[in-house]
Amino acid sequence: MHDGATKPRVLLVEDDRELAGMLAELLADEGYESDAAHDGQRGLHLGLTGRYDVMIIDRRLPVLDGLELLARLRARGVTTRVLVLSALGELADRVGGLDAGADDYLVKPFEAEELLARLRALGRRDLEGAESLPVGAAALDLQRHEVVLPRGERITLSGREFELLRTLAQRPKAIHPRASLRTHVFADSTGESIVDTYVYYLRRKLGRDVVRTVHGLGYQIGAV
Amino acid sequence: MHDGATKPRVLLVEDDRELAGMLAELLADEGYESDAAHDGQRGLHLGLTGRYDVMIIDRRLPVLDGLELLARLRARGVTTRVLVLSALGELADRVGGLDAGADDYLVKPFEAEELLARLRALGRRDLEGAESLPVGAAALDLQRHEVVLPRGERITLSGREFELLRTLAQRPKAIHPRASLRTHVFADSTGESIVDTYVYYLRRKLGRDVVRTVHGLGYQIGAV
DNA sequence: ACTTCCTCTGAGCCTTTTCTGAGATCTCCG
DNA sequence: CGGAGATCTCAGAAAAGGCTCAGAGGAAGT
Repeated sequence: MHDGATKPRVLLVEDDRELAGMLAELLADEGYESDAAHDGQRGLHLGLTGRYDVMIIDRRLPVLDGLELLARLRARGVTTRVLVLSALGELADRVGGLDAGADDYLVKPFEAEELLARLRALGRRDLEGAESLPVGAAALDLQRHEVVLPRGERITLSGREFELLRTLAQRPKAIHPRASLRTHVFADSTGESIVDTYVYYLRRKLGRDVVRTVHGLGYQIGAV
Repeated sequence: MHDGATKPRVLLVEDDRELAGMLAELLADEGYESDAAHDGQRGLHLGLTGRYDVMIIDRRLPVLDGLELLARLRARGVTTRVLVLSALGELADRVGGLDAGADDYLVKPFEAEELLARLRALGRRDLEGAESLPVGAAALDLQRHEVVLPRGERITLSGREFELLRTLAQRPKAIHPRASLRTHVFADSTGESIVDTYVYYLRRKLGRDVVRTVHGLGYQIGAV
């Protein structure tokens, strides 16, 4: 997700406009770039199509409840870290929220500082300014858009090739469905086979084994 | 890390022996395997040499303070998720703990259920949702549609093969009638013998013993 | 304007999966 | 033991999914 060059991106789903506005301001001050949704439906759409480093989701939302939204995102393969905000602070609520797939659960009213600290904790792995990602035996240089082979040889990738490989490398061993790669790396209007073509380009440059096809499911790197 | 076939491993660093004992018991009941350390020095040693899926570290520790322990682990490249436990619950303490590298911060006294839920949330991040169902001595990886044999070998299943095995694995030891499998896994219009064929495919890939035939009734896995 | 590289499309070919059906084999029970 | 019905095995056709690549159009540099 976050590559160190751009601001970390946050999706904020909160129906209380006043609170949402305050949070957006707070996030902006801290150097985040945020998109806001005021109901679950809109949150789902943004969550599925946008690229975010972390999401803040209010539990009580119009149209589509926060936990339901979370469940749908998870069901569609979205693994972005999610912090759930809620006025419901009972033990069962907290446990239920976490088990629904939230990575953290913060009860309202909360202190801005704690929210920010928890966001930092959630984003840390991605934000940690990693300069390169492992890709099998090779490494992907995030600054130079190059793959460094074990022997030291460098292969330059084009923009799309790089975005695709980075997306795959961000979650090695995970299976990335074509549809998800297509919306994350390419424009929505592109043809169905664009991902295939770029996988083909990567394989031609880097060798057939870098990207594994999982028939009917998607692509994967770093498999055992 | 944790591969789904074995128990997740937890390092518990807590000087209060009574609490440590209770937690160890709680963790064992939940299916974790835990090592315990009662001071920071010992925790550092275990943390550096052992392989853990998650660590629980008390903030106030003899010999080496919890946050100092955490800092040293991080400095040595240990990226394991850490949950910090602390009696210090002030905002500044929580923020300080999280910013010291903790992935979560839970204030004492806490409820066992919440600790467990937060542990699950932490574990989930690295598991990348590597949920699996037991299939005899092997496991069915629900994300990758693969069967993981005890020795670690992975066998990929086609879509129908996977659906059939998952249906069987969802209720091990139950006898699944052909008709029910046929309607659950295949289209209604398929021929009568489609289930037999796919059972045959599974046996060919995984060995004759994975699926047992109960003559006249149906199929069954996980029998004694 | 020319060159070069990048992006995207789409068509044809190849591979895997799904399903059918038919013969071989097994199991149960009279 | 023998036969009816159940189950197993497997080859091959059809469909779905994936791969390869040539070429058109566009962007960026010279």
